[in-house]
Amino acid sequence: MKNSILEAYSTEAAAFKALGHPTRLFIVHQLGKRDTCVCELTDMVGDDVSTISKHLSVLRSAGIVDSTRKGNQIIYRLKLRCVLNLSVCANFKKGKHL
Amino acid sequence: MKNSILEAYSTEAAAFKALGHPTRLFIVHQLGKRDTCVCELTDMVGDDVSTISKHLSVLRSAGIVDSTRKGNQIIYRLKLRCVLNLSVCANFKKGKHL
DNA sequence: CAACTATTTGGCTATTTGGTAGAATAGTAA
DNA sequence: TTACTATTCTACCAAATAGCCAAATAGTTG
Repeated sequence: MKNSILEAYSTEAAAFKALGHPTRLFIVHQLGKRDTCVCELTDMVGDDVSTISKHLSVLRSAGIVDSTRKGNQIIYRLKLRCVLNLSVCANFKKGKHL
Repeated sequence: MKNSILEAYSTEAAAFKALGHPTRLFIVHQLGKRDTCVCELTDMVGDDVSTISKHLSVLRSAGIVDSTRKGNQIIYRLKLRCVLNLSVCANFKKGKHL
């Protein structure tokens, strides 16, 4: 029984898990506006570059973002754009429980 | 800059984080069908009762479920029902990218 | 009361995560 | 080539997580 639960929900759970960090959620929303390089995301967040790079690799592993090289910098793109819709529901703390 | 990111996204991220585990995601979907006691959830999942109880407390802390006592058992309820809509998007691995 | 059931909590271990610093890699430009 | 910039990768550490067992708690029933 437990195995079938893992089969059915592990992929979906992995996507939620990847979104389950404030920095990564910010990155997703920023990429929702426009494709952005690592350096710019680093400036906006204020963490170490290596930390941002790790967060990006988590998002990439979950299939949420992908990237292309442009000159000497890597441009990240929101591949799974539907995750932007999820934020509507998650505003529940502001009194918008659906 | 980083502080404002945490302010804006930490609550939302916490909700995603709570959903970011296969067992908890299963529990959420089960509670979406009907209110369920811990014992029944434990039978369905197959983990130790204490493990299920801890998953439930994670979901409760995130504001996703709540509970009431009925006799000697605790009935859990899906409080934040809008999370059920999130699964539509998260089916992306089955080729339904929105 | 004692015995029983259901659930939570505390303790423990193993694993994962988030963060940093520094080395390694890839491209640009002199 | 060398120097430079941008990014990733490799330890490494502290903290958090997941799992189980056992003890504690809450209610029911005899």
